[in-house]
Amino acid sequence: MTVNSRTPIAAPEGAGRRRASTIRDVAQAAGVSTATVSKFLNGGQRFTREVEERVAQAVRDLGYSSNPMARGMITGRTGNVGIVVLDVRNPHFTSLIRGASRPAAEAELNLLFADIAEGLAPELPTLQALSRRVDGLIVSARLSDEARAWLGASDMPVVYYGGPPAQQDCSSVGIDNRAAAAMLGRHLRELGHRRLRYVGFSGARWSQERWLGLQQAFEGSGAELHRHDVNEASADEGERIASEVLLSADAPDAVVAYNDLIALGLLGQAQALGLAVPHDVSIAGFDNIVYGRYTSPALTTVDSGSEQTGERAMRRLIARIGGDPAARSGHELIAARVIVRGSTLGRPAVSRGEGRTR
Amino acid sequence: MTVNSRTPIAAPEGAGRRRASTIRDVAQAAGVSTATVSKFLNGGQRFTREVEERVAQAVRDLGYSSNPMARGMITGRTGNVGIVVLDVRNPHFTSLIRGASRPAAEAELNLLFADIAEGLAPELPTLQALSRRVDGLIVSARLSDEARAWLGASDMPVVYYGGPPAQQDCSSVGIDNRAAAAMLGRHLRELGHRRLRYVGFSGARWSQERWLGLQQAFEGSGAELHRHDVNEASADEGERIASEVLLSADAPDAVVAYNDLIALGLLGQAQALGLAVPHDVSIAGFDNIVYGRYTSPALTTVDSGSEQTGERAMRRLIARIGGDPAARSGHELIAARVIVRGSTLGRPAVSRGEGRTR
DNA sequence: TTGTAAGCGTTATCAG
DNA sequence: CTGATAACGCTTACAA
Repeated sequence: MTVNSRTPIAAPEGAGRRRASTIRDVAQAAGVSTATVSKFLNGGQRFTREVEERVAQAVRDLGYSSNPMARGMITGRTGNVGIVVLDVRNPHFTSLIRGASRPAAEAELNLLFADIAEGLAPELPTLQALSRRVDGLIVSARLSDEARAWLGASDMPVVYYGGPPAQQDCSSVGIDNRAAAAMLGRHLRELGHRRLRYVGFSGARWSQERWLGLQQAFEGSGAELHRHDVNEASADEGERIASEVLLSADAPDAVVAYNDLIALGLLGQAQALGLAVPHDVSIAGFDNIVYGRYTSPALTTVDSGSEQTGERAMRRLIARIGGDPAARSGHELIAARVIVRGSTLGRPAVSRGEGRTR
Repeated sequence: MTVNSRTPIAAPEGAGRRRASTIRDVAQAAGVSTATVSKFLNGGQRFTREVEERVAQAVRDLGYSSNPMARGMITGRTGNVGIVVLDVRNPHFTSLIRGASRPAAEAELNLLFADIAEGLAPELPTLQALSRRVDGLIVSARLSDEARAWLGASDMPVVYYGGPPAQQDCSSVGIDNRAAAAMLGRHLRELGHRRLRYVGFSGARWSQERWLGLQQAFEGSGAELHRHDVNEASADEGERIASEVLLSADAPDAVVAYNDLIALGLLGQAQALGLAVPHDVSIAGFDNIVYGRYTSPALTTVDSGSEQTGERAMRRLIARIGGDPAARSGHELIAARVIVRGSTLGRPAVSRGEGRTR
């Protein structure tokens, strides 16, 4: 039945890898031209009932599906979108991926994933390799200047997540880190905290924003704010720095971490060091990773809308790929909110009379 | 400089998307043929110093990198490998991905990722779509029979993770679930537990294996073993079923969950219900997700070598893609080990004198 | 409504 | 050593 008229240059007939059937096989089986098959399959173009039936039948019989590479060569579309995260093991990023997955699947786009955590893969080369295989990219606004510059110069559709990348005309999705930190700061201020530590991660641009927000919340309160810094936004690092943060001469009554992973490490170690949380010290983080619910006390945090961020970013990217000019730039703000749990508690009133709403 | 001699059929000269430079541009700029450029770039073939220099220069000047789709069309390689997980948000799977990432990056393979969690994407269609875009696949041995059958019939290189898929000649990597559960069971038996509950997840084939291992460990101990089942291997489900498991008439003195997520939910809810863990009841899970360290008490679990599994699976797949016949089938066993933490504790000796090693 | 044929950017074959 | 040139499987003018 399915005989190729062209002499196949290397057709392992009986043995070996059976060649997947091509559009030509279908055309031949249906007794039509390849153009007809292609149009029937792609464009909504109609044909005589008989032709349509024969083609459909042939497609079914041969289990035909088009070769994405061949198709991509001429359409210029790969059918893939890339998503670059800074650490797959951070639940914040997995939620982001989860959020991006659904709209991608709906648009029949495949997810080409890359993790550029510490020693895993160099940022720029990874990006460059990816960009040849995707129609668009969702990347962290925390990418290096070098990487962002390169992306800006290319004409690859890109959506940044995490916040608006510094001074650049592009498309982005994320929370207002400063405002979010200020919200958390106000919560702590209302609780009566006055000796604060911020355990930042200067590897992340938002760390500075969050620090500023925190300071802002305590302006005029007479509170002391100190700052630490870890080398990696991980629980291990939170553990490592815990004693330095918690046991110093002027011990803090509240500690805010750059993210929940660090906070988790601090929380665990605080208890190991004999401190009662939140009685001796309040601890809070950022991102609202689900595991913050399972510590005791449960972790107070700021929900940064990880999953929603992923979803919005993907929708934006899809619009952008589709040529929607509105999606070319602009920041889409995701609403953050403080999630108060057991790890933060009021101090025995030090100086009252400063009722702040919320 | 870079002028095309062929009349470009649709070359948006000044405005619009600038066309990425092709091998033809390079050849022209270097004054050689495309074949020469290709051989210089791919095969280790040598040329006169002059030619090599001119080509290298042209490549640099034009920032040329080959079009993966065009290349793929003729080599038959996509340069991608697919990895299919059952839920990105489960740290077990993210560790698996992390483990697979490094060898993939080393082999310059991109990771095409798919999450087939509950309502996200239908299994078989996802697999079929993926398989046209990858050179090989790493998938869960928990895929449906239908999906596994389809994969078996295709000639796609596949490595299964999680354990050997039922009755099939294929390549796989994972722990021995029965033996691992038996190890955990022996730990609990030695602690003196005699009223056990297993919270399984019948959606996973290993759940049954683990149940059998548990039973095996308690053979002849006179212990009572009961079994529950959740609809999803998640912390939420663990919480939901907690009261049913923990508050029944003959309350258990130890509960083993199918995985750590369920265990986390059980642990949290147990405490909410006023039970002291491990004093009133011991709780243990599977997978050794990192967040089990941050609960209090910390969670006893079985390390299933998630990251190592991912790494070994990827190495196997790469070998398999490279045509290594040894990698075509066979199971690679990953060693599991019990991680004893605070959530399991000995009962006040009920019936002693059964010293079991380890 | 259908078919013909020209490419898309590579690599591989085979001459020179 | 180097260069023509024929594929790879598909879409899309352009014809019929």
